[in-house]
Amino acid sequence: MGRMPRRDPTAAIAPRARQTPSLSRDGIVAAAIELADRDGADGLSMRKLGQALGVDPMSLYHHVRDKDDLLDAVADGVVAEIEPVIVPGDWKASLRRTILAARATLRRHSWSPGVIGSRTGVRPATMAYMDTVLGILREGGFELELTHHAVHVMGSRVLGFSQDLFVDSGDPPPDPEASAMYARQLAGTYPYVGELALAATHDGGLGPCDDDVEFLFALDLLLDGLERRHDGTTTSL
Amino acid sequence: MGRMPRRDPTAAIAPRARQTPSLSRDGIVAAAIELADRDGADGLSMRKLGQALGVDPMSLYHHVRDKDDLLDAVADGVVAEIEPVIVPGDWKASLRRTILAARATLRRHSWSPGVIGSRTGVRPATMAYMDTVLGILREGGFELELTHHAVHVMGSRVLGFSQDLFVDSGDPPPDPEASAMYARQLAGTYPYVGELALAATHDGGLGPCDDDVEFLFALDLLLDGLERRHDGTTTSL
DNA sequence: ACCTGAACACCGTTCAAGT
DNA sequence: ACCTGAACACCGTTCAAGT
Repeated sequence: MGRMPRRDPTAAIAPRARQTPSLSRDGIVAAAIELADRDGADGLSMRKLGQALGVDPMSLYHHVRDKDDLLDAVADGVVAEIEPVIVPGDWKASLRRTILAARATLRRHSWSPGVIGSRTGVRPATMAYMDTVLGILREGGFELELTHHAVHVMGSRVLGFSQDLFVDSGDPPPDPEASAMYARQLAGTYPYVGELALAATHDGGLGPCDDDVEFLFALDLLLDGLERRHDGTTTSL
Repeated sequence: MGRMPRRDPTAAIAPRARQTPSLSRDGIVAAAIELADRDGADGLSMRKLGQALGVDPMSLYHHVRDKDDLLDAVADGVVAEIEPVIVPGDWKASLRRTILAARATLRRHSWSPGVIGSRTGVRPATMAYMDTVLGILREGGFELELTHHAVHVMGSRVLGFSQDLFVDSGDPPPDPEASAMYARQLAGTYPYVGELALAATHDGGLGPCDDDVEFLFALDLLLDGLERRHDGTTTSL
């Protein structure tokens, strides 16, 4: 019930340290991940998180806008743990090993696919991860359009759940000028994400991402793959 | 606020009809789907559902064990709307059109992939749907093992979210004798589901479903598919 | 048999107040 | 600047009581 002060509270301390900054955004996110690891996604409430940190639940709101913001940060925190593997000159091995690394991380936090899948806001670590995946394909010689298809095909396998970067939010269709500017800004930090975003908004490029087209592309790729495996078994037997 | 009685309550009625059975399980499920269509998955609460039906929230508990049970039924209700398409003698067209039908249904209830994905209990309509999908493959000449791989490959595309039928529940590993009996019983109503379940439990068959094996099978099928598309673009240009 | 209402143990979050 | 506590508007569900 009572909080354990880290130092004797009666001791004279320099004013800067008078109050240890017991709370920080990163600390909160880390504690949230730990709590979810222990109690699952349902056990992660603002109230229990405050309790775990020995702090009034309301104090959290000074470092986090609301629970949605916290969950965005938590999802990004898990993605940040993924360690992509680049095998130079081999896009297939790179993508394979990177996706297996992602799977291993999400497995360590078995509740995470659900919360990652429910997020709409894409934060820095997730952006960086997507940039890495896109980079593997582009550097492997994939054209921009096929690269785009590829991330849709991989869908849930890239991040435990399909995460559409540039569509989906119920927002009104953004002004093309504004999104082009956003894309150019993105390109500064995430070159491959920016490139794709620019192509999707720019009229000279791919055009806006079409859900139906992506679904059919992925579906037919799967059906072709199954057919090939099927023919393999029937001819060899 | 007040409820509209369907008949003048003072009129003398035969005792059977004295109280119109205003509540039924099917009616509750239908109302829940309607409510979710209007307010989304978050708007579907026992309290609001009771209100929508003009009934005390607690009355629902006479037809539904708890909210989990309701959501299981709701998920099954959505799946029941899917109309599979069978093109005789063409497994590929059948599977393609059936999956597109599933997608169309889930799109009509945009909140449904989330709740279907979160369910663990598989109800009749979902069983029947899985049986149809498995039947398409088996009748198309797929071996049992490849059929099993296939549904994992299709994963989220079959039902908006990957739904592992025979694994995943955190239950202790079931006694093989018991699960074999369960599988044989399943086979009575769902022949293809039963066949697969039997093979997965029986020692002469496939052995228990291995998540890692399935993940790798699907991943490599995707990578091969992408490689093929990739080679297609690089040689043709 | 079916429905009800009060009550309990939880949520996220606003707002005014403390240091 | 940061933390707090009371309060509000919600949840799902148990339990004893009504018809």
